[in-house]
Amino acid sequence: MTFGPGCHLHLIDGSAFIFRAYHALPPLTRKSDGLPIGAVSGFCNMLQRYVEGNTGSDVTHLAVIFDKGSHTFRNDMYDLYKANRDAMPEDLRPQIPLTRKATEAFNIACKEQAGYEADDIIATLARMAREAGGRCTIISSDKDLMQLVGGGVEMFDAMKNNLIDSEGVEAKFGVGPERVVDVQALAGDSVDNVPGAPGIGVKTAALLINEYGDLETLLDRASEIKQPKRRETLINHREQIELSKRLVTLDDQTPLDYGLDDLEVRDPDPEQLLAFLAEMEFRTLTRRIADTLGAEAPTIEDTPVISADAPEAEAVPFDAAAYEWVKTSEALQLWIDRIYARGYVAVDTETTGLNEMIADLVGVSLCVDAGKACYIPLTHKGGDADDLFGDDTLAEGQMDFATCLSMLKPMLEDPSIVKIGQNMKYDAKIFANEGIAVHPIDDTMLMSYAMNAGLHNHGMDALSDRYLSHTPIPIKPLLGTGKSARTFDRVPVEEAVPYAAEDADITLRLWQYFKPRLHRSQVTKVYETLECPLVPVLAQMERTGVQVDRDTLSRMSNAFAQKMAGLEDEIHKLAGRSFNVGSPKQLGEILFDEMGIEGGKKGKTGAYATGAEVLEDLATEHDLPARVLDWRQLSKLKSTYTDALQDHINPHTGRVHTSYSIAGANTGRLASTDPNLQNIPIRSEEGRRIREAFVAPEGKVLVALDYSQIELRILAHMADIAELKQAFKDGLDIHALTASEMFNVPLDEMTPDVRRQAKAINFGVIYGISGFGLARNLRIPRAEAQGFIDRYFERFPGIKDYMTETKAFAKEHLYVETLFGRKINTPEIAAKGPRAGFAQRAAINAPIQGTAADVIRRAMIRMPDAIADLPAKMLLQVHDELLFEVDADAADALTAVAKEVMENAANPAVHLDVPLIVDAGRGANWAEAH
DNA sequence: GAGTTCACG
DNA sequence: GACGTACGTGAACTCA
Repeated sequence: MTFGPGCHLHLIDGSAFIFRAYHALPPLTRKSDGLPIGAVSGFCNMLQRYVEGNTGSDVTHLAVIFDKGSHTFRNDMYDLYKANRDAMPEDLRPQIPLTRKATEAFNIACKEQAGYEADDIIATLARMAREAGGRCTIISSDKDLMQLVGGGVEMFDAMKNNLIDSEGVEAKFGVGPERVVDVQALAGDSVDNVPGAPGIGVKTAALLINEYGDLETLLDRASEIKQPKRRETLINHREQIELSKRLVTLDDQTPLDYGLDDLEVRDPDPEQLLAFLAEMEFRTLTRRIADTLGAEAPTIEDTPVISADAPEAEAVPFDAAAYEWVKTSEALQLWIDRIYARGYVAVDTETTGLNEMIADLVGVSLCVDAGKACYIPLTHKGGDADDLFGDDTLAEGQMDFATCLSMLKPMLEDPSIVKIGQNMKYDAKIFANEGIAVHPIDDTMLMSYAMNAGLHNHGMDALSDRYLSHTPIPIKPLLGTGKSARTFDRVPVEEAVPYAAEDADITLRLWQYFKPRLHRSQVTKVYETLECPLVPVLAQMERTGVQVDRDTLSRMSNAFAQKMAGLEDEIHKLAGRSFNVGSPKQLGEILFDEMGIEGGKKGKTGAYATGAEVLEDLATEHDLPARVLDWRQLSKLKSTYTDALQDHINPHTGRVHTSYSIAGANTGRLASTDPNLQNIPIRSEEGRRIREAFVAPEGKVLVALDYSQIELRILAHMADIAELKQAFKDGLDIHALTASEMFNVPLDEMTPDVRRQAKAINFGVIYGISGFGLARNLRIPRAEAQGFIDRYFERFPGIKDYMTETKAFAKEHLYVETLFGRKINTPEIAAKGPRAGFAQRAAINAPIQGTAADVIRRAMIRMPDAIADLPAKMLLQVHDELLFEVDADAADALTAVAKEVMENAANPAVHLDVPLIVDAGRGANWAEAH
């Protein structure tokens, strides 16, 4: 039927339905896997009620209109548009795509358009209906849609069962529909963050508009207004008011690739609808709709709840032969279509190496259904693999590189498609090299980390073995080892396809397994606020890198080599023969067997211990161990830092690019690898000079900001120690205060030595103090150390309580938690013997170290937006420190902004009873910045 | 590849 | 009563 006079179009505001449904219902979850489905259930019920209520009515055309993504042309106009909207609740997000599926299951047209709000599409369709001479009813009560009423267009509030026509609009706004935008422009809207005119509400706005006719006239004649305040407001805020009008005016010219005729009412297909409802496990609704349609209700199994830690066999077996080799753009397009139909895709990249800054993209794998995956080879080399000179011609059956990426790019960047990866930071960086910003993402490694930190590592092989009972195809045989090793682009495509596609398949299956379990483990918030958002931030920092001066390092290496050679001669003379100074075994034999020094202790492997502590004790009596200590320090500095760092300078960027592992440390800390830039020397004067090689480019400076005593502050808060909290509020020297309290020394009579001992105790407390450990650290008798600890607990009984309670919590739950809800599993807490001690101390430390890690993560996640307008880059994180590079003249501004972000990073999720204080430094290099 | 040592917070 | 012990990391080196 062609849409025209006599036709009646109904447009349902999908988002309104979803939010109503979400808030009206308790947080229901699907029984079989815990997927949240409360909003979907409510949505389906509302659709069903709507359909029942309109059977036999004059509706001829029907569509449900949804918002797509959150960025629209209005954000380009005004970046604060809808900026004060709360983030979508975490248990609602996964339900959004399901509401689309629900609409389709009801066989109702389901429409959305990137860059436009649902309201714009509604405006456009309503205009088209009006122009065609038909009627249109908008099922919504959103006041923003009231401007559309009139000329055959009406609104219907499905909840209140109440029709809104021109008179209804006038009752609400005091003006007719055609002047609604003028009133809204003046009154503004706090919900959408439309500024409007300050101090003018709907009442006043309507009064003014009715007096002057329309907004433009009003603004032109604003000077005639008698009330001085109103007059000033309108004159001073003219621009803002005009912007507001543009924001509230709906765009009824949205480009649509369909017409009204495509929205004709269709009967639902009982089979399709009931299948969907059964899949959602809506028992009542399935039965009710089956009755209405006169069909048989499918049975919904009462699936038993699967225990989270029991590996379950997946229904679909792994079949390498089923994986597809994508050779053409037609084949790829089919995959992209499939991805859009689903709303998510597992992605994996194959490259020529593990270093994302150097590695080249070789191919991409995709998977949307367990067992159905593909590999798109792009730069595999053909020819004879044994040919020493290589053959750089491309292998057969590969798509053009640029064509493939230009097809993938819109999908990878589409806000409505979730890209699932295992360690997505790696793949995101590879794609970033090709100018593709992958977003949004899910990461199975991070899901596992959020749930299982402390239980096992989170590499794909381990996860697949454990949760899918499947051992992935090993990469080793493909790449070879040693001399015969080759990069992935030299692997024949026939061999690459099963390996590469399987990785995407496994990733998708892991995602299907983990996703519902996140909710059950109560770590969705941690995953969504502390893990995922960190991925792009770290990717950016890693890609930026830090400038390191090769000459400085090289000069230091030479100096160290000379000194070491001198020391080595001396050591050999003292020993009476030459030996490998770098061999602890040989050194032990020299010291304790040949030289006959007493007190050599052998460890469990039968070797003498020659660690720094042992040598330091011997150094008071002998020269040789003292020289060895000096030699070892230089050797460490040279091999680990001045030599190795030079090899890490990227030839293209001239900078050093570390890689942060997000899921490495159980406590939530990051770990830096290849190279580790979190252990650059600072404690010794000689080592500290290595930091002089970390420099700012010409015209810029490095700014270092570090949290002062963050772990002690967190302990004071968590254990609720009034004296410590007050001391931090008063900005006192916390170690001196501890010493004063413990040893009854007034603060103004404090000696450095007493303070040093108190400092050691404070640190010990964070680590799960023991008499033995403190004794060793302070080099005092064990009994004396125990006496200190006893006195400390007497003075701060809250600390002892905290430790006891934390241990008890760990024993009961087998995990401990940070203030932000991060879980750290402590399975060893139940162990007997010495391992119990380890586990207990780790359990005491983890919430403190982990909370500090969460705090700086939050700061880092907020930082890119906070410094977006400054000529500054965040370069490195060292647990409680962030290092920035900034134009010299913007260093003050950067310091102020970054400090603010860091000091307030806990808010608003957690209110700390102690202030967080950040110290700042700057300079031409990292040594000066401290 | 395990064990030892040592750099950092 | 004896046992071993500060918490969390990564990298380089030796030696089997």
